[in-house]
Amino acid sequence: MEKPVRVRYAPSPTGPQHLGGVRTALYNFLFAKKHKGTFIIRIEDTDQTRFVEGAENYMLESLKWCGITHNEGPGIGGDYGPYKQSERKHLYRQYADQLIESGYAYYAFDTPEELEAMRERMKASGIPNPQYGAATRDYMKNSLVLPHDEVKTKLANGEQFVIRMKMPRKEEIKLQDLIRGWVVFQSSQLDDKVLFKSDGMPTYHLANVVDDYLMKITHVIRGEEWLPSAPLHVMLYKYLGWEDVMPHFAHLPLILRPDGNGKLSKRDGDRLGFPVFPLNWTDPETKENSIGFRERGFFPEAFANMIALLGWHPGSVQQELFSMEEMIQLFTIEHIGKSGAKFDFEKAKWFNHEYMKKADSKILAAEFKKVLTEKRITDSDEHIVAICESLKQRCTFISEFWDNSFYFFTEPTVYDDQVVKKKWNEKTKAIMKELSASLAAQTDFSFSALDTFLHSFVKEKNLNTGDVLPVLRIMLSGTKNGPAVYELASLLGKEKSIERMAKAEAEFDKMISV
RNA sequence: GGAGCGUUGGUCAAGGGGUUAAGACACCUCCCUUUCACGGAGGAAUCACGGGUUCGAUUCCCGUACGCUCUACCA
Repeated sequence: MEKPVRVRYAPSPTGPQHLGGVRTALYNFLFAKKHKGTFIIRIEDTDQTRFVEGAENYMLESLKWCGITHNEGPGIGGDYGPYKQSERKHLYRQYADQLIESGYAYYAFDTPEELEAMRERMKASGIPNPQYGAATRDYMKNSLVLPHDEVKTKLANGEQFVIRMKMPRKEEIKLQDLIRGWVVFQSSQLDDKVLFKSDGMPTYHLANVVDDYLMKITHVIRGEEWLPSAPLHVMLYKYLGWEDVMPHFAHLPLILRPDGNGKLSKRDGDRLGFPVFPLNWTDPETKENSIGFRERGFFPEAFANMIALLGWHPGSVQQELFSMEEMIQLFTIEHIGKSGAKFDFEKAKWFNHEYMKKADSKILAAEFKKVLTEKRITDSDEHIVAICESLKQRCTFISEFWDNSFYFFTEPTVYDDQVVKKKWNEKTKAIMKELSASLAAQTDFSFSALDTFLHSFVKEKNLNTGDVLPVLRIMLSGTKNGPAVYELASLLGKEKSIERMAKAEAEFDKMISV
C-alpha cells in the first residue's frame, strides 16, 4: 500500500522568488493534487545573514496569485509545524549529536583562516580544489584527530565548532531520480559537508533531511542545482537510520536565459525588457524596482499555464492551453523533460493573448473601466463591453486597450496625414458627403448591416473600395489601424459617425491647403 | 580542474528501433482585410559528432565535442 503523497516547496527567503521557483512550486502542487496528497510550504531560513525582508511574504503572495495553494505551511499551520526552520531550531542538534555518537559525524574547530590556509597549501601542492574530506581531515583540528580530553575541554570552554559529516572513503552512492534514472556518485568525490554551523543553526543539508523526515515527505521535487548534493542527503538518511522512509527524488531541469546560455536571471529581464519575477518587487536595500508578470498584465491562469509548459508536456495530446484542473489531471513526473528550457517572452505573450481571447468581455470591461475612470471618461457598460469584445482579438494585455480604442471615447484631433494627403480631393470629398447622407438614412447600424451597406454603396457608385473605406476610417478614428471599418462605425454609432465625418471634412481641407 | 546532468528546426516540444520526425511560438511567402490584428494555406530539421549493437538507430551502448549545475560555517 502506497503512502499518501506529501510534497513540499522549500524556498529560502533570500530575495524575490523567480520563475524557476514558481515552477518548482507548481509542479509540487500539481503532483500533490494529482495524487490527492498534501502540498506543504516550508521556509528554509537557516542562513540568518541572507535574510531579506519581505521575501517570504512575496513568495506566498506570488503563489497565491498563480492559484497555487498549500495545505500545510505558513499562514495556515498543520500537524507537522512549525513550518519555518528558524522556529524549529531546537530540533536539529539532537540529530547531529546522534550522528556524532554513531561515528558518522564529528566536531571541527578549524577557524575560517585555518581552512583558508589548508586550501592554499593544497592548491600549492597541485590540488586544484581542495576539500575538507577523507584526504585532509586527519590534518585538521577536529574530534577525529584531537585527544578526547582536548575536545571535551574545547566544548566545555564554549569554543566555536561546526559538526561535519564523515564521508566514507570509498563507497558507491546510488540514487534513483524519477526524471533521470539511476545516478551514481563515488563518496571519494564528496567532502565532509558542514551539517551544523557554529552559529547554532543547521545547514540546508541537515535541516532539509530532518524536516523532510519529520514531515513525512514522500517525494522531493526540486531544482537540478541540488543533484550534486543529493548523495549527501541519501547518506544522511542512511546514517540517521531512515533509509526505509527516504523520499523519492526528482530533479527538475533549469529555466535558461533566452539568448546564450545559463540560468535566467534578473539581468536578462532588464536587458531584454521582460519580467522574471511573478510580482513587482522592490529591493529593500537598493530600492530598485523590478516589474512582475502580474503588473505587466499577465493573467494568472496564462502565467501558470506558460510556466508549467516550460519543461513539462503531457505528451499524446496536441494541446498547449490547459486549465489548472486539466494540468492536475494530466501531470506526471515522467513527462518532465531532462534538459533546460530557454524562456521565450514572445511565447509567453502568446499564452496571454490566447487567454485574452477566451476572457469574458464583461470582466475585461470592468478592468478597462478603471483605466477609463482615471482618464475621466464615462460611458455605458454595454458600450465598453462591446468595445472590449473587439479589443480582445487584437490586444495581448489590457494595458494596450486604451491605445487601441481611445478614438471611441475621444474625438480625433490628429488625422493620419499620409492617407489624407494621398486620398483627399474634391472627388472624394463629394463621395464622402454622399456617404454621410446615406449613412444618416441607415436605420440598422449593426456590424453586418453596415458591412453590406458599405460594400453596396461602393459598388453602386462604381467606386474603388480603396478610395472610400480608408478615408472613412481616418475620418472616424484619425488612425489607419483598428477594427474593420463597419465595426468601427457601428461601435461609434450613427450620430457620432456623422458628426465626425463633418468635422473631418473641414480638417482635411485645412490639411491639404498647407 | 573535478563530479554530476544534459544535447530533436532560432525557441518550447511530441515521438521513441522501421514514421513523409507531430504541434506551438518566432520568421518568410501567399490568401482574407485595400488598415493593424485575428483567421486560413504554405516554407524551412535527417534528430551534436564518431564508433558500435542490429536486417535496420534520431530512438539502445560506448566515446568525443559542446553546454549547464555543483564544487562555502548559501540555499
